Amino acid sequence: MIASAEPVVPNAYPNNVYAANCQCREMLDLLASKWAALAIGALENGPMRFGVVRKKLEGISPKVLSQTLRKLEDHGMVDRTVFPAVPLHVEYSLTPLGQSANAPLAHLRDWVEANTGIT
Amino acid sequence: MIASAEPVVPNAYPNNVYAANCQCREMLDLLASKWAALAIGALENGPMRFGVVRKKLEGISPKVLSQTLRKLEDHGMVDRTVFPAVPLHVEYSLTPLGQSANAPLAHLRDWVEANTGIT
DNA sequence: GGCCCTTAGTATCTTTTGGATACTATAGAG
DNA sequence: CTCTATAGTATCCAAAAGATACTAAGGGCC
Repeated sequence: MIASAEPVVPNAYPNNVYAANCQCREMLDLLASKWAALAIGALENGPMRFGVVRKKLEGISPKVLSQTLRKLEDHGMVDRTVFPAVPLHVEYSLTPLGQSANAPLAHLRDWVEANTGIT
Repeated sequence: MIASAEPVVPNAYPNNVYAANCQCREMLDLLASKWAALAIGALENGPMRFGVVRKKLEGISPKVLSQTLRKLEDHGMVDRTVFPAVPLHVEYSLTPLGQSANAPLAHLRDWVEANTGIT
């Protein structure tokens, strides 16, 4: 039996959300936000146009929705597809990563719906 | 067979996170935030003092931690216990509701750690 | 007595984000 | 030439986050 200096499987997840300088803090900040959690949920059943997302996420302003979707796109959660027609047609959809992220977010949304106002 | 005018089980969860005027929006806003998700996670293994939580949540300022814990307390997620000693000793712990909320938040924290920087 | 130590915050100021609302580009229909 | 629709942007104000300094309370030390 030979002992290796380095572990064979060094560390499954080197990321630690509690560490200040961890890259994953940015990811947590992205997903742990009201509008991101709702926007990803809105797209869970397929592509949706900007205006339809806006109506589903009652109360969101166009500026904030635009910023939210762009940040999600920048982090690879959402795809943006432009159909050059008039009036302009733009569809947003979840990437595989976004669909994966939707799982824990769906749990959170469900928990909130199930546990609000049950005094 | 008699048809009832009202359904026997009207609606398991009348809450809808997408609705602007739903009470649960406030709950979502509370939990879907970086510091709340981390603060609840910090307490998942038992009571912890202010200073210890502050060290665990690397980079949080005392003002923001204080605000975060107070909001969680106001919403019944966290209990605050003062031990009148010198120097002052204050312990924070999860309520049963807070422990319940920790489940979906733990999924989210785990997802973030597992899916950041895996390119 | 005067000074330092610790804990758990608060006070203050600056920067960033969120939110409300008005406005723009595009082109086809009437 | 105006009206409509879509997908945003521009602008301005309010709210929240963040950095840092400061405070209260009492016991130990010299």
